[in-house]
Amino acid sequence: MRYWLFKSEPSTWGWDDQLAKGDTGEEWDGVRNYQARNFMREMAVGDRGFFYHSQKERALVGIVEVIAEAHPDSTTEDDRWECVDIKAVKSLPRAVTLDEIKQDPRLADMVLVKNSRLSVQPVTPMEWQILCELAGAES
DNA sequence: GCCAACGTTGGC
DNA sequence: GCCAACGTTGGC
Repeated sequence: MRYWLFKSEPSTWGWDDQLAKGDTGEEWDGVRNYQARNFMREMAVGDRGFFYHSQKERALVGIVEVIAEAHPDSTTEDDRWECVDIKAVKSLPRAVTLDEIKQDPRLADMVLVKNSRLSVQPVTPMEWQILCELAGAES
C-alpha cells in the first residue's frame, strides 16, 4: 500500500464535505496539473492518504482511502485530465499543522514542505508513521 | 492582500 | 523547440 496527500481549500471542498459523503466517497476532480495527475494514475484501491486544508488553516485534518482508480475527470471534456475517487476514513484526533511539520527535521523532505503548490503528493511510509503519531492516530 | 514560485501557453 | 508572458496557487 502506498500513501498520499490530498490538498484542498476548505472553502471549496473541505473535510466536512468529504465526511458528509461517507463511504460513497467523491471524485477528486478539478486537478489540472500533470504531476498531480500522474500521481493519481499510480494510485491503487486501498491506498491511504492525508486530507490537508490549505490557505488559512494549513493542517492535516483527516485520513482518506482510494476507492476507485484513475478515470476521466467528469468536470471536463478534456481527456488529458483524470482523477481517482476517495472516501473519508476518519478524522485525525489532532490536526497536524504545517508549522509543526516544518519544525520536525524528520519531515523536512516532505513534498508539502519542498513543493507547497503540488495538490496531490506522495508520502513515504516513514513520514506517514511520524505524522500519524503527531496526530494521535493509529498508522 | 502581497508576492514568490511554479506550471502552462503561445508566438516565433 | 525555446522562451517570454501570463495565470494560479498558497504561504506569509
